[in-house]
Amino acid sequence: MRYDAEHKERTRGRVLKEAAKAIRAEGPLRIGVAGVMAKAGLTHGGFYAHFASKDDLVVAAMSQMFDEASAKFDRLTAGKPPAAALRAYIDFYLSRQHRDARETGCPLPSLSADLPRLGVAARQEFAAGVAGLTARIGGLLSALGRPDAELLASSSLAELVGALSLARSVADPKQSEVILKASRNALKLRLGLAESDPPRQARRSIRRESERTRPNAP
Amino acid sequence: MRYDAEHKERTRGRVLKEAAKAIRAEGPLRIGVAGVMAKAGLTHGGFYAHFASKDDLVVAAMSQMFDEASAKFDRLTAGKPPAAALRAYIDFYLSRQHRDARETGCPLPSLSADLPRLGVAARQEFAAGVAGLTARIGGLLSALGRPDAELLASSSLAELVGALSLARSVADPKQSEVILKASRNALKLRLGLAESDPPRQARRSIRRESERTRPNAP
DNA sequence: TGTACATCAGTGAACGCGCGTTCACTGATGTAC
DNA sequence: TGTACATCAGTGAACGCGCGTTCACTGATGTAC
Repeated sequence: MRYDAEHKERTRGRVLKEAAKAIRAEGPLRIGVAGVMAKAGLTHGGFYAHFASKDDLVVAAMSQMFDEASAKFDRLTAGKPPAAALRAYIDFYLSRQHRDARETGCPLPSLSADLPRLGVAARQEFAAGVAGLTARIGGLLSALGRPDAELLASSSLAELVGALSLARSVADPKQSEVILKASRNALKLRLGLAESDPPRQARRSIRRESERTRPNAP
Repeated sequence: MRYDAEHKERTRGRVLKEAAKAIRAEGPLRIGVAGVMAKAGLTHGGFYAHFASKDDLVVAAMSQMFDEASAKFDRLTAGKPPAAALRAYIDFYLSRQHRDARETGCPLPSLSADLPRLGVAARQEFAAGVAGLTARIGGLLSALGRPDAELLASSSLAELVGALSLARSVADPKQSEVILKASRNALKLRLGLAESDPPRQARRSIRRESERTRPNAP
């Protein structure tokens, strides 16, 4: 090897990371090989030393995105009692920040519309991602003692994904906020996490208290 | 006028209808002017007698789709008491048929991922469509006496859209069915429409009975 | 230690294709006389 | 009623651009002696 053993691997990783961002921001159809390579500091010709085709890149990048999404979930929920963990994830998922950060956000809303038209490999990768997130949410729900945890998790994930998609698509910022807030409230309510979004200035203390008094909190 | 007065208008309508189908099936990026015109029985050159650009077509086709979606809603719910109407819409929306009929289905799941990247005009059209459907669902919910009808409608629409998107994207048919069923059940439950999906052979009689005994039924 | 050689990640020009858009033209049909 | 003319929806060739992919080449670096 002319370069050290990990050199090519590191380059591939850089390309994948840029692709994962670009695909979420622009969609798998709108991104270009040349653009992604340029972002990784390379020229387009070298692309085929790392990937067999653009489709191959998309599939590999999806795996990358779901790894990031899982890591995000774990970071947000680690060390929290299940109710607080779920609340944290819902608040993150349906936040203005997440809505406006397509590049680094959850891959599900970004990809769901284009995926039915992509290949089987991409859809399997996606299916694994959906299953993974559902299981994570389901785990927290059964820790809360919900017997219907798995189905409720699927339903909750659907609402998260749908609400974020709609909030991102709508032209009017007010309408977008309403969509996010409606689903934040509805989800917390139906998962037994809170009565509703508390008023802004009271939020912090109420949350602290509800965590202290919640039965499953340690 | 060399052709009768409505001739051009009818042609435009035909193109729009084909565009509305193609866009939902393939996405606004994947469709081509030539393909749509061919489906309408024309050659691509004539396109610019009807539309200023491809983007213009997409916006106009979106309006067409939402008209179709509203008509569908009205057809499914007309003459039914609110609970039965909502149940009918949920069952339609989260059915295998709807999942597999992207061409003629609801535009929200098909377009949500691509829309943030389209122009303002398209997003305003979309926003109007979202508001329209939310209002229709909200109307039924407040007829059921829910004080939080509008917010609950937004939340429900989010779950419908998200569940259909995920069910369409996933590779495994079993997993897809589970996603649809989980949200059908969860939605009916939280909207107070039924306990859960009844077993197949009992469904018809149970539904009849629950309609008879439901307070808002005539 | 120093020099010649081999390797291969990355370069950049080129190809071919599809697609949005333009435009000169056609020919079916309504109108004027 | 019949004929010449005017209109304009629709045709189809052509253009230009972007993009995925190919390929001959480069040059930095590790290895052999």
